[in-house]
Amino acid sequence: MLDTETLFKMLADSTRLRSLLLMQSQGELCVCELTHTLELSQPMISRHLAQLRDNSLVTARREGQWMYYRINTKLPNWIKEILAITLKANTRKSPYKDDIKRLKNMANRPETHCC
Amino acid sequence: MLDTETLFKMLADSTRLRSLLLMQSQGELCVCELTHTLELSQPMISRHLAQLRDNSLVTARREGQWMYYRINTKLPNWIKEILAITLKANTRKSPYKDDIKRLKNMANRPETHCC
DNA sequence: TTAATATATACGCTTGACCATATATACGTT
DNA sequence: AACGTATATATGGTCAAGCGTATATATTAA
Repeated sequence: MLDTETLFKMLADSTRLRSLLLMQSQGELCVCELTHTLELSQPMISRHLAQLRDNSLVTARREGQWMYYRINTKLPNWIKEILAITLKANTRKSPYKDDIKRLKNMANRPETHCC
Repeated sequence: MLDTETLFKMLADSTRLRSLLLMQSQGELCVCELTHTLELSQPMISRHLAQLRDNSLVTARREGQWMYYRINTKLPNWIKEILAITLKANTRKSPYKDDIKRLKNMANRPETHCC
């Protein structure tokens, strides 16, 4: 299971941190939403999500063609607190605030949680 | 000033994390105390402390031959909270609990804050 | 001044992390 | 089956970070 040093290693990369804070604020997201929002290549997003999943920071589920990732709900409380504090302290700062904005403005987001 | 990604990079190395948590729990410490307690070479400790200082996570003061390092009291509150939460969640775990024990058992600690 | 102790830094090496690109796999549609 | 879309992984290259060792600087004492 996730040790403390590894936790911080996961948070220490810009792609992973932006992805995590985006999931922390917006809930479940698919790879194409992250690729569009962070303006990075699809393999880059997938690779970092795989790392987050391997270290149990996020969980994934498939729905049709899409893979949805979310913050692991079974994380220890202190790690959840760190994510919450980090989000709160950064939502109004770049690049995180721009990420949220780009996601919300994204056209053709796969419809989830509905119908 | 310290950005979020850099903060986590600083926490993502075992030597720096152990040093920080030790300072978080025991207050100001000198290089030789950290060298003894973490059982690492003096240049290694100095190098990592320099990084922490360059990124304003710690401050240093000289007292005679000794350089004392402590967590920067001017850190933003959310970063202080993260350090506090991390310490609380890890004080009873290895290697952090062993570090605290070794420091407390250390012989000939330079006398500070007295006389 | 010389020596001893404490700390900082410079140098060269090695390893690991990240990246771009190409390719593989999975699913859905026709 | 063939094709398109979404996602994952493999390959090879580059670069930053960490390490050990040696050396430099600062302070104190003799």
